[in-house]
Amino acid sequence: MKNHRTTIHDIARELKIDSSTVSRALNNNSKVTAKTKAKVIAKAKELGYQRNLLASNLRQSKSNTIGVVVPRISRYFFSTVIAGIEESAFKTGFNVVICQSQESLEKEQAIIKNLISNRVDGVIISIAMETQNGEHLKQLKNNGIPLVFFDRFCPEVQESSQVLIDDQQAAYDAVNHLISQGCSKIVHFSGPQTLEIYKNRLRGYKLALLENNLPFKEELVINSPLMEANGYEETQKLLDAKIDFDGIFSANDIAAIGALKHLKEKGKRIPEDIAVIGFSNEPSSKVIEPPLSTIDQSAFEIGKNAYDLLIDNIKRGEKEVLHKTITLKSTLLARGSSLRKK
Amino acid sequence: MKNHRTTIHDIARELKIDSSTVSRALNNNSKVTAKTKAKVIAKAKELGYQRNLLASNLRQSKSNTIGVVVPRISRYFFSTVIAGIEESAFKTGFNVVICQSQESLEKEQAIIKNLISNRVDGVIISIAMETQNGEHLKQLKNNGIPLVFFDRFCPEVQESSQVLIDDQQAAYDAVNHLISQGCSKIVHFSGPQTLEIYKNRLRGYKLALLENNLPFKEELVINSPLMEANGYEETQKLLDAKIDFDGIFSANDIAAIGALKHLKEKGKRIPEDIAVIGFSNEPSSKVIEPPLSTIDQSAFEIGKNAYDLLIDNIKRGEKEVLHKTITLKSTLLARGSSLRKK
DNA sequence: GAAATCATTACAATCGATTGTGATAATATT
DNA sequence: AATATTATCACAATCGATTGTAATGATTTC
Repeated sequence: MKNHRTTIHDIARELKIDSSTVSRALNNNSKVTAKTKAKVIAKAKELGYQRNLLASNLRQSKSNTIGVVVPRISRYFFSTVIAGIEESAFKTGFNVVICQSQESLEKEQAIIKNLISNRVDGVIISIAMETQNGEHLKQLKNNGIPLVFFDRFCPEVQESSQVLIDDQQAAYDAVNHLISQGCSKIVHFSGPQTLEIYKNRLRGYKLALLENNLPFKEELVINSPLMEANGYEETQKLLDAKIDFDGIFSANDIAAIGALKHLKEKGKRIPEDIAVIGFSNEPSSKVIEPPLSTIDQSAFEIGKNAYDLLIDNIKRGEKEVLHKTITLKSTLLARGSSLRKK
Repeated sequence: MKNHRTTIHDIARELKIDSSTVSRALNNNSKVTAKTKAKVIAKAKELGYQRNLLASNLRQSKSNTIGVVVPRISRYFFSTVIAGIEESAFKTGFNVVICQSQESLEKEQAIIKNLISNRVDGVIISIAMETQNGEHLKQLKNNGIPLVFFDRFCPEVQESSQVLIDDQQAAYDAVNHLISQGCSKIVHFSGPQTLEIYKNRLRGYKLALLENNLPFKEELVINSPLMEANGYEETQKLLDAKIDFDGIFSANDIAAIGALKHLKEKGKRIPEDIAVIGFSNEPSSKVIEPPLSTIDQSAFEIGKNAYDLLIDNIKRGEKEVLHKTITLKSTLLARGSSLRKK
């Protein structure tokens, strides 16, 4: 009997009124007397009533919930974006379900399917490394569910909104910074070229070289999944191959930290022998010695903006969805790993 | 019209069969011919059908979903536990909704209420620092929703399951290790004494002192929310007050890192002047210089065990719920911040 | 060939909350 | 006082899927 959840019908029966009145009372509808409301609310508390959101959402065909999909929550950038989203959501009474794709397309597809089936009102996503086409994302549009990308977006999905930073510019700034510190042979650790962010960071890298009349060398660009082990091993390979370089621009901090560790083990002086700069401003970057220069993406702001964009489109209904791209500013944080001059 | 989601009734109408048959076909029920199933599945795909889980769950009064509540996902320990939970959940076809309380009781209450309203099948939780009583958690039991604690549990909630480590033992080991490295005046950074884990870590600290015939001094135990700033500032206060100490055992890594930073700034040699050990094995702990000694809690295993416990109780129904406490082993990682001897 | 058996499918109730409309009672208007 | 107007509440349909039972048709048995 423990399992019997009290419903509005239970309350109605005890109070000898109709369940519709109970429903209206609980929703503070003006068609119900204050006296009746009080009675209903008292009884509801007495019976430990908890609204069945499944039923409520089914009836209203909305869930008051948005889905957030990120590659992995253990990345500080992503968890900070989520914190930004949640702060706004909490204020406006929306619920947030957090999902991680683990960089896997298969999981991402399963997640999207599940979100649709659960009738979320909108989705905010940063796609997985494996994701190359957006078929599963188009499903969202087919179901009239607004979608907002942040950071890693999918250009194939037409008419979408996104919150980004200017990756090319940020990369350009990063590489320019290394050059200003005297680097001329700069390695670039990049990610899958299927993702726009990595393409753009590579473009920024090239542009900075070009503008400084430095040669672009194919062998200095290294693609990998950018895990710490990748940074470590690729650095090892570079050293083993006796490739001449004096700077590393890594498309994320994690790989940069891997590189740093290997360089230190090999007795390289940082930044004197090799200057290093990462991307994303992970907490570890402040902590490592020397502290890692990086790009701060104002993750919390990205979250808030993405949420606002999404809510705006949810409110609009599917009448006239607005498709905009918000570009937030990023900040170069020059720290010990690249600052050669006082 | 874009907003019209296809239902089993749409499929039924087009195929001129009943919706119940469609439902059974989609659920691969043996009462439906293979031929009919094929037709239904084809049509479902054609129309882009996605099962409405709200309706399905409402009817079956279960959601195939479990809720996970943690203080904050940006802590590596928690995101790793979640990864462990999700790995198992994915295999067994359960969905996981991740929620963060931000250490706030109010948020935690709102989350629990929402999970109940969404009729999750079970909940795994590590409670917020603010949480002192378990009224909101008892609501879960009242609704027949199984609950499993991990790490931070609530002793007030009787008859519950939990996955823990032996905090007292781990703390004892940590402090013993400091003593073995020659420390005799050891500071302890502790958290809110309302949480068992911090009480137990303090007990372990005391026990280690006692067994080594070292005096326990009240002023060397400092309670705080254990953020990085707390570690930094409390260390500053200790130094300013010229309190004599040669070791720090911090109840988490974050505060230990704050302490380490301040000590380094003040030119203290670590571990020679002051040896430091933290708790939880955050990624930053490996990266900081010197690397921070710490306790590894095998977070991933905790997640898997908590999930197994929960599923077991879900399967059981509310007949005869099993209440057990699983204690996993933790590992002392002695690193540069405390190792004085070769 | 009629009766019996079994496999398929249709019918209808159900999960719990919401909401348009109709009924009743209370108040206001003339 | 009789009618008009509200305020309050009850009735019943609905959201979409599931499921026990009844109905239909096909196949088998004697």
